[in-house]
Amino acid sequence: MPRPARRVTIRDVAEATGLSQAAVSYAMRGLQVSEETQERVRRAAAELGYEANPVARALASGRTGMVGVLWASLEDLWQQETVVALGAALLGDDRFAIVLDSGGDPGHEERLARRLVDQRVDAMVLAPVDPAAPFWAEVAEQVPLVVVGDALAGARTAGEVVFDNRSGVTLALEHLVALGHRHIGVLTPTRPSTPDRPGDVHVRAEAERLGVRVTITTARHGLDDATAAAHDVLASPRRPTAVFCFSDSIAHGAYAAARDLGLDVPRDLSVLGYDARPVSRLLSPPLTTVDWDTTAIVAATARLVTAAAEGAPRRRRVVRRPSLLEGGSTAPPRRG
Amino acid sequence: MPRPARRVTIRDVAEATGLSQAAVSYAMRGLQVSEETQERVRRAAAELGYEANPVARALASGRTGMVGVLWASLEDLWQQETVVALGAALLGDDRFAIVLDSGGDPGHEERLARRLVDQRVDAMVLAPVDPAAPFWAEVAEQVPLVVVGDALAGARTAGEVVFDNRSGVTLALEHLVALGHRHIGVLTPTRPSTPDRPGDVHVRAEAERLGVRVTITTARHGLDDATAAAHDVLASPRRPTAVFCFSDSIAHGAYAAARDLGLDVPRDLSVLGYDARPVSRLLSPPLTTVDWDTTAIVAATARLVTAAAEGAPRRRRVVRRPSLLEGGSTAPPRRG
DNA sequence: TATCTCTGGTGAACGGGTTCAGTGAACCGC
DNA sequence: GCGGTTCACTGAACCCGTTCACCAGAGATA
Repeated sequence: MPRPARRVTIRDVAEATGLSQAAVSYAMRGLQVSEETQERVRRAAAELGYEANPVARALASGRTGMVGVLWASLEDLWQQETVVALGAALLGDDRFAIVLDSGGDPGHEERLARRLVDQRVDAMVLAPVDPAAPFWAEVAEQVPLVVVGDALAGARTAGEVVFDNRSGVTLALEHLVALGHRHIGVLTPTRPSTPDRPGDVHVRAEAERLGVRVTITTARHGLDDATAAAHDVLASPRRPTAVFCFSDSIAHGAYAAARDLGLDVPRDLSVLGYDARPVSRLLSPPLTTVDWDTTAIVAATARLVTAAAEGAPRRRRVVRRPSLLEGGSTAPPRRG
Repeated sequence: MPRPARRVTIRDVAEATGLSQAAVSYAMRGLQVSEETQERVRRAAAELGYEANPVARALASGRTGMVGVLWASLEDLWQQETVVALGAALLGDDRFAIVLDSGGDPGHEERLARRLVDQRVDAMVLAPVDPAAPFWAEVAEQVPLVVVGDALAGARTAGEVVFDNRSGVTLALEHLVALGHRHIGVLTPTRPSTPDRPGDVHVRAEAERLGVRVTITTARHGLDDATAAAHDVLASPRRPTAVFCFSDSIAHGAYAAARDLGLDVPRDLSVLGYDARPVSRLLSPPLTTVDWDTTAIVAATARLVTAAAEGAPRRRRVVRRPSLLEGGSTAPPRRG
């Protein structure tokens, strides 16, 4: 197909202006040379249609202008929204994002992280499946890391946007306990095979503190998978009176399962979500969910990652707290 | 922060094996040199931890391995899903995607398209706001283009995945007309200021053919915006008895507006969506919507764009047809 | 034996910027 | 009038692969 004619290079501009390549390079970036030379160069560049080749620039300067974004699972509507917003914010800082997701698989997560390192991204943003994995330390030595969600266990990061999941879990469980629930199903993307992942830890600790029984089940965010997982929980002979879902996407699955089983929400089953999605307000009843200020989180993340990519020395940490957005999907359990 | 020690380069491997750089370069790609030399080089590379620098490779070879993905609006849930799936599919072909969205703004669309060209992507995939814009011809000369949705007007593309929007519109309008609707509101992201955009054309043509009145209103995909647009339509004194929304996301806004105004769906208002989203099945009533085989569309697109990026000569065209997924959000209009 | 064709490999020229060390001129103070 | 700065700019090395032109030696052919 295309493969067009030769492109205009910096040599062409140098020749056209009678300056050295170096002078043109500096002028294009507003460095070193005098104002009038800058102006002269810019005019010539515009006339010739010159635009620096980002590949050559990356090779010479060692900075690609790319940021890697590695999320746990883009099946989740909230994660989808954040990567989209983050990509837009980074573009505003003249950076392109490479967005990847590990589909909740820690092994894949490692492969992808290393691949981004190989790709020479200037920085990486992570909402990792497994913040405790040992390879993060190694990755962090090669590229500045900004973490969103739970902090990494053993790696020196360039920035952290911690949403306080402990607070989120507390908020959720206290709400359900206050309504009178004593057995709560928890549907979470965290795999129970590695019990030390943060989400689980918070849940177990809070459940113990509050003196309630929890049954933790793994669920993926996709609607069909989440529905199946919820079916498993609700089909149990000693069914919990409430389910706390670690994403609104999973909560959607709980709604679907409840409908399939003829259970009324919230009369027969309370459902609680996480990461309020707009569409969850349209369900009947609207979903009660744990809400974060997504806009602020994305903005803070973009700031940190831009700083990190530019090699900012100091490490920044931002903590966000959640609030409970009441819908109508939770109620006291039925006597029975 | 990081900035690690010098990386292993091809020179190091050449030195370690006693071969020339060229031989190593060939060997790493399985070209030219003998089997045993390839093996020797690979072993040395693995030992030293050598991995070719993609930036240098891109500069030398002229191919970056990047694909630009430029979508009309990632506020839309369907578009979100497709970019995520497309990114994953491209990764399987060893390519990274740079995903951008123009937010429905044709001017922005042009800027972003040119920026991707400057970035030296090997190919671009588009679901454009304005397929008739003249700059596409120019862009198509610089980089192979694959179009998803409606075909470009005046540009030579390397591939097309056409969903037959004409069929989709026909399906939708015929369904509503068969139920007895004679005045249909249409909520579409296409801006009415440029009446010649494909979506509009289909709608007007079909409406005329079927002898029904349509009122076309612009709506964005975001829930709040879509709700506001639907309010405008439904607040009108001569309110349509049905609304056809050009995305499920917009249809969600119609549900919200109907609820705000105390209108029952489908008794007082029929709502029809587009691009079936799983979550739409959870609404009450489940949304009736025009369904595409998204998986097949994404797979076909990935194939075409990979071929295009590799400079495949022949132009491929894939056409997809929609089907109607009945939910329960449409019914005959009330006598009145 | 002389010539030709492969095979497997080498050397060096790219690709297109950035950046560092250095240079000539103008300007400074005394 | 002279050493010391500063300013504006130059030359060349460098980033790290890819690829093209070329070559030595082995084996085939005449």
